[in-house]
Amino acid sequence: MPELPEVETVRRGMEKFLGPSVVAAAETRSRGLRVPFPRGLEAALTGRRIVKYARRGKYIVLHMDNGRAAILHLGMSGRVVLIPPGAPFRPGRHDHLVLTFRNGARLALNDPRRFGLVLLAEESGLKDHKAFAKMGPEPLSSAFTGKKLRNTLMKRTVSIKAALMDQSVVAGLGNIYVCESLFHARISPLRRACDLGAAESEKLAAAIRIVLKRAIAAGGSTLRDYRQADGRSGYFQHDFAVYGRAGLRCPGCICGKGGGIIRIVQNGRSTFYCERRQK
DNA sequence: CTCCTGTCCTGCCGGC
DNA sequence: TGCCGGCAGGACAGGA
Repeated sequence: MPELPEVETVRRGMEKFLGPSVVAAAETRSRGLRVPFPRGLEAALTGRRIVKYARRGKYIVLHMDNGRAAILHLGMSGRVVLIPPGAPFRPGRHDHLVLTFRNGARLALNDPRRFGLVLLAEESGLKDHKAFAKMGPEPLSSAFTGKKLRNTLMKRTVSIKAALMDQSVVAGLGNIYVCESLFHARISPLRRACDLGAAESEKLAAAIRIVLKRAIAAGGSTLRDYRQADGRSGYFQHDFAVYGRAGLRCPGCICGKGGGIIRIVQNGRSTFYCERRQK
């Protein structure tokens, strides 16, 4: 579900809403998500002040005041719901983890499909943590350049679509933003990654950055039930050029009769693109 | 190594 | 109505 822009939006929402709050109580309400919750999760969180709300790829990293960190991944259907102090709250079936803060605010981690993840780690070992060890560069950092991207893609014979979905190539992209970035770079999702030239790689890296920045500015994309942590919808879905738009025209369409955006399946996932504008 | 398939889980939508 | 198949924003393990 949530890709980098949605995760970043949730991270910002948590930071703004909670700030440096202390966890008064932590309650797990199921065995866990994709994997069981870590042993002692509730005890590890209780009494801890959250001193930093970070993000790496699609993971949210909550740094605690004792040098440990709680790592959250929202999977396909995960949501973070923030409940103001004093507001009524009855946990629902899919609220798997509920934190209550000293001021009475609450945080519920809701995940119907349970593809999400909650981990504990030592802050000092985060870089080498299995979630991050092989993760590629942050696309909005200076470490992500066209040159760097090309060096990685050169070793890949899979489609550029599949390569960009791989978190070890670049962190944080998923199905939506890969499709959108490829459209903005005018590159066909069917091209082999290793066949992209230097100029195309530069163009693609720039497209990725622009698409992600615009999506973050719009508060992410709301499909089905994704919400920002404060409950508002994102609105980048209205700016999709190709994603979910099979049969429609892409922005600035140059096709005559026929043409339009098509949907194909690559590696078991939908890809949306324009055959005419993406080569 | 890289690549591909199957799998985890629930909800929703469209067709009959 | 109700039932069923297909699809969904992700990421792993396991085998080729």
